Amino acid sequence: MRVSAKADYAVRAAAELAAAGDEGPVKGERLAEAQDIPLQFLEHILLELKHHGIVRARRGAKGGYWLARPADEVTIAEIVRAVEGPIAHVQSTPPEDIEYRGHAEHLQEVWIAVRASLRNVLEEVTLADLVSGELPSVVGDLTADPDAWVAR
Amino acid sequence: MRVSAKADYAVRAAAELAAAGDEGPVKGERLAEAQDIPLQFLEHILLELKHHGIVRARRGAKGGYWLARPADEVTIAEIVRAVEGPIAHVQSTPPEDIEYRGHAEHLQEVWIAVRASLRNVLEEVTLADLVSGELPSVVGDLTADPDAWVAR
DNA sequence: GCACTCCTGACCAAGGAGGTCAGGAAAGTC
DNA sequence: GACTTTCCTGACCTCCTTGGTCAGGAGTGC
Repeated sequence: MRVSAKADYAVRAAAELAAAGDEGPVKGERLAEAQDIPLQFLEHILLELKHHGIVRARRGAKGGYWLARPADEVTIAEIVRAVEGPIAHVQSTPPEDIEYRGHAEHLQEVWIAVRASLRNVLEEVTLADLVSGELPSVVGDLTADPDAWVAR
Repeated sequence: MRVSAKADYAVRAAAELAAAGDEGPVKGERLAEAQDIPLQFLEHILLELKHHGIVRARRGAKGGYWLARPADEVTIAEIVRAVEGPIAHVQSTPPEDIEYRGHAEHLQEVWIAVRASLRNVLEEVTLADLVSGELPSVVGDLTADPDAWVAR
C-alpha cells in the first residue's frame, strides 16, 4: 500500500513534460534537474513510459521527450500502472480472481472497494489538472478534511 | 499500490478469530487450516498482531489466540498497518512531509487524496462487518459499479 | 564526421516478500 | 514432577524488488 519512488518520479517528470507543452522535445537532463531525480534512473523510467505509449522521444541534438497525447488525456493511473504494474493486486493476483473461504468470504468485496476508491482518484486526475492545480472535485473533497493531512 | 500476502493473511486470520467470538482461545493450527495459510508463517503474523495489541494469546493445552477487543472495534486499517506499516507512504515518507517543486507542486494533494480514499474504506470496515457480510455503505457504493469488478 | 541525446543491457547493494527450521518458554493435565 | 500442548522467538533461506550506477551502442542534426 505504498507509492514507489519510481511512480512518484514518473508522475513528476510527466508533469514537467505536460507543462512544457508544445515547445518541442525536452531533454532528460532538464527533467532530472527540474525535479531533482537521478538522471540515469530517470532515463529508464522514461523508457518505460515510452514503451507504454505515454511519452515519445527523439535522439540527437534537439532531441528529448514529449507527451504522446494531450496532457488532459493522460491520467495519473496510467503512469502509475506503466511503472508499477496493476493497481491494488492482492498477492499479485487481481482481487476479482481470488476465492475466499470460511469467514473471510466478504474480504473480496473489501479489496474490490479499495481498488475502486484508488481508481476514483487516480483515473480522474490528468496531467493537465496536476499542472494547472485545478484538481477534480473528488480530490478537493478528500483533501478538505484536515484529518486527511495528519499521520496515523 | 499492492496488498501483500501478509496483510491478506492477517485479515483472514483475524476474521476467523472474530467469528469464533468468545468460544475461547483458537489454536493457530485451526486458523491456518481454516484459511489455508502456512502455519509457521501465520504464527509470525499473529505475533505481530499481538505486539500491536490486536490479538491476545495463551500457551499450552487449551491455549490459542483471541481478539483483544470486540470485533466491531477492530478495523481492517489497523490490521494492515500492523503488518505492512503506514498506508500510502511515498518513498517511505508520509505525503504531508514531502515538498514538491516545479510543476509537480500539486502532486502532494493527489497523494493525500489517495491516502484519504484508502482510509475511507479500510477504517470503516470492522471485523464484525467483514464476518457478518454487512459491509458499510461506502463499500456497497464502490462495489455496485460493475466496472469496479473488471481488470484494467 | 562529430557532437548530442536517447536506448539498452549488465550490474550492484540493500532490503522486503514469503516462507522454513529449531529450540525455548509458559500453561494445563496426569 | 513429568509430559504434552501451544505459543514465542530468532536464525536462516531463496527469490524478487527497489533504487540506483556504468558502459557502450544507435539514431539525429549540423
